[in-house]
Amino acid sequence: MFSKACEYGIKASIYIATNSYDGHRVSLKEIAQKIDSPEAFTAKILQDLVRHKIIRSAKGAYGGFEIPKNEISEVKLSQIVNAIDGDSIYRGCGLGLHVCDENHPCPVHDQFKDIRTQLKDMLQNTNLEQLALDIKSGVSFLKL
Amino acid sequence: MFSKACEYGIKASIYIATNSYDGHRVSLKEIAQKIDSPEAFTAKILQDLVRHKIIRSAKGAYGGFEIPKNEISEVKLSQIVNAIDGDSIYRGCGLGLHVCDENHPCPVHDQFKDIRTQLKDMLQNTNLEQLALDIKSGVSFLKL
DNA sequence: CTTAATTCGGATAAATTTATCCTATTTGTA
DNA sequence: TACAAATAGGATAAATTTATCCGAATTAAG
Ligand code: FES
Ligand code: FES
Repeated sequence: MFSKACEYGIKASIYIATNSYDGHRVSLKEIAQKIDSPEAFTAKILQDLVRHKIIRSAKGAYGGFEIPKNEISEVKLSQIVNAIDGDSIYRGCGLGLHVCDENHPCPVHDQFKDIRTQLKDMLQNTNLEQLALDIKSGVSFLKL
Repeated sequence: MFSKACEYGIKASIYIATNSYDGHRVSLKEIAQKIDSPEAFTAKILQDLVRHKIIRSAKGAYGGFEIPKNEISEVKLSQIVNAIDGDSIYRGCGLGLHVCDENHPCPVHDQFKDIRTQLKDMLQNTNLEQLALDIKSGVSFLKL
């Protein structure tokens, strides 16, 4: 469904959010360990999210990644997916036609449209706060 | 969403179905041209579908691919997807956890489950006959 | 000022997916 | 039987995604 990069990006963002709640920055090393992802690859993805202003980074000793407390509930999953995988999952044709268009639909267009819309709505309506709270309370997990 | 191979596989199957209705076998060359796919790569995918007994092939002059008329309405999209991409899209965790499990859910498990189920139902309830008829009547398209 | 802990960024490597090429085999027709 | 039209299948190449490595820049603390 999503690329590995996107999966890591989502999990990392959630982990950062759980810590930003308590005012803690977290390092790349810690993130990678907690979400069970390759460190250097995760670094690239985090850089990308920083460039997209979805998370913040601080260089140097005691540096790390964070999300301003008041922004946690504003970050939607859709922003993360969009930053990393682009919008093809929302807008692209399920069978790879160059455009997805009512006037030139592929054979599965009607069926697909609904699912894509559902997925889009879900990603747009899910924010990091909800997800982070479940992690904090032990209801959900980021690895294994 | 799906791999390129899977997209080609679905489109090829639909094209074969439209012709099998009229009792026409179609050659690899014709298929690739009609669905706008690389010929040799498409050959591999068709071989795979033949091995999975989703389509049939006939070697030699006047050979090609076909689907027995009475089976067209029995072939579900889910079979094709499953043969080519496997079942991870149904069963795998959206965030890549090793198992998707109610007792050890990832942060998006609940939201994802519904969409995955919808996708699964859609693929299981859509058969080649429906799709092929729309192509024949010019309602939907396999390329551009 | 020095040091250690960090992110940043470029280069490169490994793995996977996508795509091509070539030969063997099969089969209908002349 | 000879030939031409196909699929089958192995080997290889190209492209993309995933992953690693290393040096540069930044920053807090001692
Ligand atoms: S044209 Fe294929 S999903 Fe819309
Ligand atoms: S555990 Fe992630 S989708 Fe079920």
